Amino acid sequence: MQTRKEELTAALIDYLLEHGLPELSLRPLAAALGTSARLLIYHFGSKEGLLAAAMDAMHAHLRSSLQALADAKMAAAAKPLRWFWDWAIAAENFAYMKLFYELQMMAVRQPETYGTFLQGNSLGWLELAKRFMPDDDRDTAMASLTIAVFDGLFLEMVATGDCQRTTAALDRYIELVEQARLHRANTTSKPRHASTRKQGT
Amino acid sequence: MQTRKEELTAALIDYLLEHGLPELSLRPLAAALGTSARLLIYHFGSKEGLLAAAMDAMHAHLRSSLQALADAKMAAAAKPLRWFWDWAIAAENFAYMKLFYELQMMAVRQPETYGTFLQGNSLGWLELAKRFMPDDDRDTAMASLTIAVFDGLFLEMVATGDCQRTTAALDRYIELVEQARLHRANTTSKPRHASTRKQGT
DNA sequence: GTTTGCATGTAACGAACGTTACATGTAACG
DNA sequence: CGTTACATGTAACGTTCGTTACATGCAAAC
Repeated sequence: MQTRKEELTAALIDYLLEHGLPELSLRPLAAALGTSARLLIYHFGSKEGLLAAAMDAMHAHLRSSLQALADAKMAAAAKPLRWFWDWAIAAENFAYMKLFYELQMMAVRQPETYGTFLQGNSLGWLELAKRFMPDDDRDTAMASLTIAVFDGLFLEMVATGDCQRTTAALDRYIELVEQARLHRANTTSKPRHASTRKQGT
Repeated sequence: MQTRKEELTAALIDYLLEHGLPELSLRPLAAALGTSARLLIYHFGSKEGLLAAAMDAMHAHLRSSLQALADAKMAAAAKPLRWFWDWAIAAENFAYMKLFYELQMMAVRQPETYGTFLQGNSLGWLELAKRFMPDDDRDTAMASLTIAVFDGLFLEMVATGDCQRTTAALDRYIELVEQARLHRANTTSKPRHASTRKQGT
């Protein structure tokens, strides 16, 4: 059992959550963790191995935390987007999500460096979103829009820290979607049409 | 007249648009521009001065290009968000916008390095958005949401390059907002701010 | 013709980078 | 006790970083 490596990984995650990926350097990191660059290479093999361990731990944390949320809330029947938002901006998840988005950004310009750490494709959200959407909104355009709303607001939250304004904007979006569904139910009995729809249900 | 410095700045911009900010290094840059690191420092004073010149040029380009768009489209009467989107994903602006968003990202983690180059606050879009929104939608939540939709879809466009899907999602958002306004007009006789409405979303 | 000032080339500086070689400690196991 | 395997410290490797010192070219100004 490599308790030392696991200890280091945990501390490494904390360091990354605070300092971010692009400015990561072995010696300052080692100093902060109370060890040496030598030991980091010893335990993780290389800087890339170190990043891989950190990204794995980040993904594991996000996956399990999100799964716990899904299990807890799946039974209920309203506003999954709002739960997801509340979960994402909660203190224990926010830094992880921030780091995750940072990874996505880095992967755009330096895919050979950071693309490795993107598990699955960035569209993993798409299927997740569709799974939680009401049937009559479960088309690609609506799912893409919903994800974009989440992404845009989350990044605005990251940039400004204005939780109140971003959350209010999200609620406005939810309100818009619900109004549209009600309006649709009142005026027509058929499910909606779409502009350029690849996949609807 | 420093034609040499201006030439270098133009070439520098092209290089930055392609390679991005975080991996910028003087020697590879100089090699690509057919000059030397020595000359870059000579002309721009320092790497920071070089970045400042580039960011100034980028801001100037975005500002003038956006102003041209506004002048051309202000007279018409529909869907400024859609114009803005088409403008942003147009070939001659896309890389600039991408670089601009990249700068915003970098500034979050390293404000002392990149925050300098953020002219004005990141909420500059907010006022711009409100200016173009119909009067009865001109509240902060709606403006924040609209910007988030734009940001989220643009970054999705950057990450995936899927112009069709992201544009369809934007159209869906516009449709949602218009439906909501129609619904509001039908159910209540008075809009929130009874005012002349000249533009759509 | 000499001086002045901008532009450029060569070479190096000191620092930081990821990584490695090598020796040493320590504790379990035979 | 001796071996073995993991853990750690010291020191350096070679490279790249931004930056600088110094010399030189070259055109205009005096």
